[in-house]
Amino acid sequence: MESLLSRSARLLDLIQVLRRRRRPITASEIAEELGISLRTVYRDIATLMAQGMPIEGEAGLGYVLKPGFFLPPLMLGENEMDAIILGLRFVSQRGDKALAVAAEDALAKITAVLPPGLEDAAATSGLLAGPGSTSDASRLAALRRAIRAEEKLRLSYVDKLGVATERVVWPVAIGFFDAVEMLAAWCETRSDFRHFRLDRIASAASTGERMPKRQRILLAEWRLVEGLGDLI
Amino acid sequence: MESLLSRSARLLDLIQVLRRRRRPITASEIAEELGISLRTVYRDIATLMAQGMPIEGEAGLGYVLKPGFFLPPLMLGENEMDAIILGLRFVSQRGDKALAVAAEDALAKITAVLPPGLEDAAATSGLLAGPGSTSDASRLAALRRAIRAEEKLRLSYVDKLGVATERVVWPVAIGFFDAVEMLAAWCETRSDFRHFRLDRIASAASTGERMPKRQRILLAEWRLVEGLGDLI
DNA sequence: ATTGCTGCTGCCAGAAACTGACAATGGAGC
DNA sequence: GCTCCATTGTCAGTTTCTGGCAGCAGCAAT
Repeated sequence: MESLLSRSARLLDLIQVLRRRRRPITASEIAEELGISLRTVYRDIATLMAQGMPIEGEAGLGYVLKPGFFLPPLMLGENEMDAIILGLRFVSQRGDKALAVAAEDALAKITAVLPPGLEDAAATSGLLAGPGSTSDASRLAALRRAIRAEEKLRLSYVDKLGVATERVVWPVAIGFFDAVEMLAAWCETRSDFRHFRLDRIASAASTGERMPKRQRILLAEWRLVEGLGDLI
Repeated sequence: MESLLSRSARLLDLIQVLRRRRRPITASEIAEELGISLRTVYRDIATLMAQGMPIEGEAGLGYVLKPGFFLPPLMLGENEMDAIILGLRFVSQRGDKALAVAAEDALAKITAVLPPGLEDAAATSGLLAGPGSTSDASRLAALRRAIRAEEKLRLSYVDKLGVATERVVWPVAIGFFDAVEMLAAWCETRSDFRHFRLDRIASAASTGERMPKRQRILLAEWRLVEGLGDLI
């Protein structure tokens, strides 16, 4: 979709303006950025709120969009829809509870907006995902939390020879393989990236310290070191 | 999003009208169904085409929307977005070429519409999918085609004892497990549902006949027999 | 209590967009 | 050449939207 109606298009622009800012933005700042009047900004915000957009406003602070991702209208092919449905089924069979529930919620949201007269893509799709490996779901959830919070972790790890070590790592990514999940992290002890099988992590606790580098920077560096593309 | 602007809302309604029909619909039929004038229908169709909606019209036939799925605007949570990205990464590492490419395309489409000022969710997401089991991709593609076309298949199958059989089946679903993929199908020989590991299918060819029941009906029956929910 | 400021809403005039009616155009079929 | 149908251009009237401005409410300072 290249463009929308002028007011609809402006409403999408307003959403992007809100999304780009981390801090609240006042109505007059919005008016200046979009080149419209203050009155129109108040109207537009009211319209978006009425449509369910999670905008919060507070006098003296400004407006902010609650965290989340807004997807504008998309056209997807049949195979693309199959891939999304199968992928969400994979995730609902793997991952920790929060991620599995999120996969089910996302699938429900997507199928809810498909036209009622059309055959339900999810009901029809014959691509199913079997259960995944049984890793420690609470361990997985804790690691995801540390990655998102960009906090260092103190790990007790037992390698394949049975040798136990303890070390502080900067968690970067979790890879889901068929039989195991792997944590990719920068290891302070080795001053290098290392991989840790989740089933060999005896314990993992946040040190309470922030990583000195952004997770996305470390992830990009790790990808470079591993020679991986962007999609894996 | 509960409602949209009146013209925008009508444009979405028009899309749904087109989506519900398998056969082309004329402009006057659209006008009658939406309760608007013929002139307005021509204007609306021109507007949707200008926005990139794949509508085809032919005098004497009517209008039709090319196959595909239109997703209206969606708000997704952070975990939901993680689940979609991870799921598509799973699929891009599994499935046949067409499905893997579709997963990559879907991921590209989704990340393309995220706001540029916001950190790219795909670049940031530390949830990665390792490679899947190496099944016969062309076999998988052929089975998917048969399921979609709702055609009977003549299988040569070798069971775990090494006994080879040949039978005609009605393919219903493909399950992706960690180490194997399974075809779930109605077996004419056994008059029951049976499961076939893809790596033991020696050959699979369409018989050219349609299955006597819709795939979605068989899928629902199979789910009932297997005691499965809707999301697996 | 009063005043000033800010955020926000209601109201209104004018502008812009939209709708439907109708005439006109072009193509196909006879 | 005529008829029919699909589609488009034009225009009057309607609807929606915009921006200006007055007014209200809340808060802080005096």
